Amino acid sequence: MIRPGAAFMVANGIGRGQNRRVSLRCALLAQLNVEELSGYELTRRFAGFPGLFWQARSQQVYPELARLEEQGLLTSRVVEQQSRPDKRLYSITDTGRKRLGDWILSDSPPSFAKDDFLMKVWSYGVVDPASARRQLAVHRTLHELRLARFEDAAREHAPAEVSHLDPREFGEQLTVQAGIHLERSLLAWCETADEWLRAREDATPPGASPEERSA
Amino acid sequence: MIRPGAAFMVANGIGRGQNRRVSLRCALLAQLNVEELSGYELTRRFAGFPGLFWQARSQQVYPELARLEEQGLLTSRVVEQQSRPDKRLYSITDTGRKRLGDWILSDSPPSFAKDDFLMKVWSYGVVDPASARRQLAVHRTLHELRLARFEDAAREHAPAEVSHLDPREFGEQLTVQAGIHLERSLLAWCETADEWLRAREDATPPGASPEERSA
DNA sequence: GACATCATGTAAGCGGTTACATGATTTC
DNA sequence: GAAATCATGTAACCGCTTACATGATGTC
Repeated sequence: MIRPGAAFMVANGIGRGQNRRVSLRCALLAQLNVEELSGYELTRRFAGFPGLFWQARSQQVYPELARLEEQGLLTSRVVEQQSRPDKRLYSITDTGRKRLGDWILSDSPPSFAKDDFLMKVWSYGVVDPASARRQLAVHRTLHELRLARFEDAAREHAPAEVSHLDPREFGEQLTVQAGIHLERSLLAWCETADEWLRAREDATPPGASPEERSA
Repeated sequence: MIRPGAAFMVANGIGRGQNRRVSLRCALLAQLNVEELSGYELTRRFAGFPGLFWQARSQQVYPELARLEEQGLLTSRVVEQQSRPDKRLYSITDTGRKRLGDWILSDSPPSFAKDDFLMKVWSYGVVDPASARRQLAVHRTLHELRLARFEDAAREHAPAEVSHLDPREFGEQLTVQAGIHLERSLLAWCETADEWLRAREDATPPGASPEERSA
């Protein structure tokens, strides 16, 4: 029996089918497609590289690498080191490369559906404007930091020569550009938001309660 | 014993402590702070309202509402309807309003850490540029649709009068503005990405393999 | 000796998705 | 009578986080 109902859920692109473990798996394959890496190094990149729009901690990375090897998408070898603990380097197999290629060109609706901070902003009408402005200022500096990191990563690449970048840097620079666009737009929004709050601050008597009730 | 190690994880703002069930809970409180609503209506809004930067399905909403009532942050009453099934309307309590106020002004580092599509773009150097451009075109139309919905929601609100908006609309319009800024920046990025790919297309022999290996 | 980096995990629990279930009413 | 909306859930599972564990090597 086919179940009816709730067509509005389907109509608006909700982040459905986003995962199914696919994305982490492919984020790992994508990086190992370029070079041989250890779980530790992959974790480090997830944590620190701007332009890598995914993240995972070591507790997730190591088991996933093992699973990918078991499935034949990766192979690994142990490298013995002096002055450091030994490590296991993973590299992609032909099967893995095939899987990666399929994934890259598969459908993927845009994300950005959930945002803690913007959910708070949604209630900025019912809190003290001055407090909101203070929170907004902190938020802006965090975005400024992010923008600076993206711009650092973009430096030394004249846009005229992008077609001659090697495969790895080409994609990386594209995502860095996305980061720059995003951060700049959010900083611009911070400006207008601050203006709106300032106007509201002026319109509200200074002694008003920090928690106004809804009209 | 204090555990050392991995300071780089802490240095770069990783989406830690983002949840702890707090955000869904407060997204519900925020909406019930404005008006009395049913679980069904809340679910509908999560699915369809631009400017509401959170989402949850009915399966998550109903149990969470029950939990919030149990904790005294909400109360509910059953409304009998003819021509429709009865429904339960929830409203916020003073305790709930207090909790909400605390949450709104609490810290929240920016999100946007994971993105399926941009993770694919990261590998755009190793796939056929023409295929990538096709995927990008689809992606762009989705963002155009989103932008249109945000702009619809923003219409009829002259920016000059924002300070006189009622509390609910003030916050909502702020988030709608954020959506507009975001979507426009992503559309602008799509333009440059398409240019980069076109340049790469011209630089690559047309008969090249759809899956180039990394140099 | 305290702390940091390098390197690799296990176990429990939470937030969220997928699949499934129920039933009344309205519209074509 | 088929399909859609309105209305409210339960059960299983997955992805991810939190907490914890281990141990070698290098640095102040």
